[in-house]
Amino acid sequence: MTYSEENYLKTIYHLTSMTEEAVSTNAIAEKMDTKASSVTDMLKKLAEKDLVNYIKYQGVSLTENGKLAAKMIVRKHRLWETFLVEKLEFSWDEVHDVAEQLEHIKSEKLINKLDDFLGNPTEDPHGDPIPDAEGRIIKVEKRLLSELEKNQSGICVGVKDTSSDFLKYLDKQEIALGSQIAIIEKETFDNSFKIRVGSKELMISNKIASNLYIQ
Amino acid sequence: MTYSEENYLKTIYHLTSMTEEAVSTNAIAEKMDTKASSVTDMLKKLAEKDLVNYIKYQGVSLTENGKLAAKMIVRKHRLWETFLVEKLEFSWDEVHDVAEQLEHIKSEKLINKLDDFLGNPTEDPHGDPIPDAEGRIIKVEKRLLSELEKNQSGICVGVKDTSSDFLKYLDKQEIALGSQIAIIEKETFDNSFKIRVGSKELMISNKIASNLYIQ
DNA sequence: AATATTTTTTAGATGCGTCTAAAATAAACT
DNA sequence: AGTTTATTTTAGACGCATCTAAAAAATATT
Repeated sequence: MTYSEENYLKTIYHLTSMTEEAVSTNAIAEKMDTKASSVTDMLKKLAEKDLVNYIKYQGVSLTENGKLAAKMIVRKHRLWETFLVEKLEFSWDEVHDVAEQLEHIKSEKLINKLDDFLGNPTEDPHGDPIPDAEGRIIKVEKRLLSELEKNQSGICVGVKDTSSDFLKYLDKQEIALGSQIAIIEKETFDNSFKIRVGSKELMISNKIASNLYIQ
Repeated sequence: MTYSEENYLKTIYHLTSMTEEAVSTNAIAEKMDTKASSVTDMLKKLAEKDLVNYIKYQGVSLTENGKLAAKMIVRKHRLWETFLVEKLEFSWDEVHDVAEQLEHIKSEKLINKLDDFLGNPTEDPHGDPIPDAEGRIIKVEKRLLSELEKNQSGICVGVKDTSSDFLKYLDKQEIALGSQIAIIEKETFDNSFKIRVGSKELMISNKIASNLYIQ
């Protein structure tokens, strides 16, 4: 499988993982910052290899083969991210670009040895689940902080948005995985929140609250 | 720099590192298992970027830019090999192919952090020197085992051939970096040797002796 | 339902790296 | 020196992944 095929597969996996529905050519093009025509070309190729179910004008979804292949790429990506943070002292906002490259290294032995070296982690530094060598994922039930009501609280277990900007913001506010977060006030006007993180209180917008997973 | 450009640069570096002379198109083609015409195309491209000195029909050598770039690739390759052996329990005959991929990962931070993580090693698992972040190489004076005379001895500090076959042979004979090796007898007929490794005696061909570095 | 708009696909072109076949140059040999 | 042989380069093609522009199909609008 080429580098490019892998990237398409991964994108389709992420776009379909929430909805379960077929995803549109345009959605893929937008996500990958490419043109719809390029996407169409690739979809034909992937369909040929039985990695996607593709019907002209009807969007695309992953076959079982495709799903497994995509999971293996996600597995690699998240294991490498874990390695970068845990062993090489990268911060969680710096790992994405490097992991994007590392995820394409082809060696089953490498990734399984890395998995062992890291102690077979089940989640990456952003709280996302790491598929095991068979593609199994341990699902943890988690909610968005924005779904909590006043006086409810929980522990931050993940982030939805993993952009560098967002992660840097969290670092600045000293919000990390494992942080205890309590809703002090919910502002009905703009749906912003007053929260307590550890011993500090702060205001966060609804957008922030909608990108933090709580357990 | 593309994946392919990096591979050419690395090959030219290795071919010129011994001789200091310009290297021929054919030599590169043979080493890379490709066609001379492909090499010519690439040499033009590399010359355009001031990475090689290339004169039609006269062979090619690295510019200072090219030499530094090549060293950085070699640095990455050897650091990754060290990582695989020291941290992920790969054996020294398994690391090459994976390191060939890993050496193309683009991130200065990654490679420098990896260097630190490994304790800034100066040599890889085959005894080859690892250039530092500025391209400096610590040269260790070493000789081929085949240059020793009867009753001389030394410590194995590296291998010239790093093929899987050769390394597996060494494992089988329990010859490793650090092994004490003494010449018991030199056979003038075929230039083979009777040697002692640790407490064991064995016969080795001249080809074997010509691929072991001793200090 | 007919038309306008949006989405998607096709057709054809480009850059990269590769190849084969043929031409040009260099080296080796009478 | 002239000829043969080997090496190297050029010319032209192909596969991959991408693009633009235009055509086709689906969706939305009136």
